Amino acid sequence: MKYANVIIDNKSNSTDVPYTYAFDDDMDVRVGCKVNVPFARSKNDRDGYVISLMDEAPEGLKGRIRSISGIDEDICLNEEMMRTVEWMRQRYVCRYIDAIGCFTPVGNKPRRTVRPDMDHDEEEPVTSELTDEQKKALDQINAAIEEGVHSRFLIHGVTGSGKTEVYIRAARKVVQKGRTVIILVPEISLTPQIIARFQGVFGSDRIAVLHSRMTLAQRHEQWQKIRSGEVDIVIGARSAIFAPLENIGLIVIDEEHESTYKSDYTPKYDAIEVAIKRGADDDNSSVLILGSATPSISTYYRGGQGIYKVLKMNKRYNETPLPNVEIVDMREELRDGNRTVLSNKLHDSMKECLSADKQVLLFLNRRGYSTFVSCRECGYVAKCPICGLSLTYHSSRGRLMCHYCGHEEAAPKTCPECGSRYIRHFGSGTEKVEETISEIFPEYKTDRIDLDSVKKKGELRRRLKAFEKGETSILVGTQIIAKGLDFRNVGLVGIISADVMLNIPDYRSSERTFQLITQAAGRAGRGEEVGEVVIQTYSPEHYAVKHAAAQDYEGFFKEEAGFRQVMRYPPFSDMIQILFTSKDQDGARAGAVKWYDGVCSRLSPDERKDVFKPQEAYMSKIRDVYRYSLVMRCGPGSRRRYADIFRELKEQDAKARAPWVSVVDINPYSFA
DNA sequence: AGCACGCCGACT
DNA sequence: GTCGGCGTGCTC
Repeated sequence: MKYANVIIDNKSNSTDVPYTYAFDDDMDVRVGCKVNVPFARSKNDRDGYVISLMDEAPEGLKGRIRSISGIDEDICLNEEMMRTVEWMRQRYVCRYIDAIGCFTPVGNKPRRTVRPDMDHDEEEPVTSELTDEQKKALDQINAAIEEGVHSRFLIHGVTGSGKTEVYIRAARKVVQKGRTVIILVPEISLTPQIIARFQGVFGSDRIAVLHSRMTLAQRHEQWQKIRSGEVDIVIGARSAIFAPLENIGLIVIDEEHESTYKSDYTPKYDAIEVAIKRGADDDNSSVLILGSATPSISTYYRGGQGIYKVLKMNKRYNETPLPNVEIVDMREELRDGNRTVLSNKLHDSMKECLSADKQVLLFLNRRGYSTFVSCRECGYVAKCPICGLSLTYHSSRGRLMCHYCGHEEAAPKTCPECGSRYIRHFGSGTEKVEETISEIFPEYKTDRIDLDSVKKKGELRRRLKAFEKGETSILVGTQIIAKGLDFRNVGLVGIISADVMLNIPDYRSSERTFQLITQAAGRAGRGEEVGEVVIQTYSPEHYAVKHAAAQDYEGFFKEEAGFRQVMRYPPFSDMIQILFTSKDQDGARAGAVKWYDGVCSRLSPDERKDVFKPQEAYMSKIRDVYRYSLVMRCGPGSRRRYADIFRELKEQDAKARAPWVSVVDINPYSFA
C-alpha cells in the first residue's frame, strides 16, 4: 500500500489543500496523474490530481484514509509541470486547481477526430544568407544550446532585422538534438507569417498551432497530440507556455513587451515568468529567447543586471531606411486657428501621399476610459503630487482623483502654469476622425477598424487583407492595426493624438507611447522607399515622444528608468492590486478594509506607507457586482513575504465564509 | 407530525 | 464545491 496527496478538482477555497488517499502497489499512480477519488459525502467520485507520493500515511490520519478508485489514462501531467503548479500557487496566490487548470485541456475527449482547419498560406522558407548581426546572435544562442544549460537571451532587434530567422535556426538545432520547442507570439491571428515560416521549414506534421478560435474538442485533441510526443514545436499565444511537452530545449517569446503575455483571468500569471520557471527546471534546462524592437523597461533593465544576455540587431534586413518622423505641436495649430483634429502638416502629407498612389494609416486611441485635464495653450497636465501620474477627472463632482493612491483635488478653472482658461478634460472627438477624413478626402476610400467593429471571427484579418490589397486608401484604427501585417504600400503613418496614451493613469504610459510610436513608424515604408510618420501632440517636448521620433531606444530607456527609480515603480518594486468583488456594496468595501488592516498589521511602519487606502474601483459596479480595490507597492526582495500574507488572509476569509471574492494581481496590466 | 428552507461544517 | 444534518418556522 502506498499513499498519494491529491488536489480535488473543486473551485472552492476551503478545499484547496492536499488530501491523502491510499492505492495498491500494482496501481500505476504517479505525480501529475489525474485520478478519481471518493470525496466527503459525494455519491459520485470526484476528479483530482496527484501532487506527491508517500510510503507511509501520516499518523494523524489513521483510519480516515480512503482509496483512489481509478486513474484517468488520458490526462497525466509530469513532475516538472507539478513543480510549476506549486510555484504558481505561491507566486500568484491562486488555488492549486487554478494552476493545474492551466496545464490541463478544457472540455472532453472528442468522439471522433477533429483536426483543426488552418488556413495556411504556406510560404517558401527564406534561406538567404544571415547578416553579421544575425550570425553573431545565433552563435551565442547555439553555444548555449550545445551546452544544454538554462540560459536567457534578449534579442533587441529593430523591425525587419530578421529575428524570426534566428528563432527558426535555433529551433532547428534544438529539434535536431531531439528536444522540443515552444514559440509564443502575442496574438496568433495577427502573426500568420511567422507560423507559415515555421511550417515551411519544419512541415506541418511536427508542429502544433494553438489558437483561440479552436473548439474545445480541437484543443483536447491537440493537447493529446503534444502530450504523446507527436510534435516537436508548439506555437501559440500566452497559454501555449503550458504546452505539455517534455524535454523543452528552447522557449521563444516574440514581441516580449506585449501586454497579451499577462493573463487577465485567474491565475493572473505572466507567461514570461512561467517561461523562466519552466525553462530553469532541471528536467528542461531550456534556452530562453525574448525578442522585441522595443523591450519592456523591466526586461531591458534585467538585461543590464545580467539576467538576460542582450543581443543587438540594429540593421534592417535589406537596409531599408527608417522613416522620417515629424512631431506636430498641436498648441501651435490652435494658436493658428485650426480647431480640427487634423493638423495642417498631416493634412498636407496625406494629400501628397495619396496622390502618389500610396496608402495612409491613421492611429487613433481607443476612447480613454478615463479623462485627464490639460491646457490647450501650454500643454500642462494635472498630475498627482505623490504618484506622478495624470489625475482622472470625475465629472459628477468636478474633482480630480489619483487612480493609485486616492489623492483628490478640485479641478482647476484656469491653468496653474500659464493662467489660460483653455484648460479642460481631454478625450472626446476622436471617434469622429473617420467621418472627418472621408469629408476631407471624399475621392479616396476610407475604412475604420477598432475592437468593436471586428468582434466577428476572422473579420479583423479580412479587413486588414483588404487594406493590404489596396482596396482602401486610408485606414483609421486603434492599436490593433499597429501589429502584424506587412503593409508594403503605406507611405504615411499618422498618430492623431499621442496625448491620450501619454496620460493614461498608469506608470507605464510613457513606455506604451514610445512603443506605439516606434511600432507605427515600423509600418511606414517597409518597401523600397522612405516612409513618413507624423505625430500630433500637445506635449511635443515629452521624452517618450522625442526619443521615439529620434528612434532612440537607449535614450528613452535611460530617462524612463530614472523616472521609475525615483518613483519606485517596477522594475524597482512590484505594484500589487487586490480586487474585491461582491454582490452587495458593503461586502466589497468590507473586504478591502479588512485586508488593508490585515496587510498593514503584518508590515513594518515603512512598508505600511506603501499600502494605499482602499478605493472604489474605477468601474465600481459591473453586471450587478460591486468592486473595491486595494493597491500597494512591494519593495525589492519582498514578493514572497507579501504573497504569504495574502495567502494567510485568503485562508482566514475561507474559514469565515467571507461574503467577498479577492483576486491578487501582481504588476497588473491596468489598474481597474 | 411533516416538510420546506437556509445555514453550517466537514471533506483525506 | 457539494452534500447531509440540523434548526426554524409554517401548515395540516
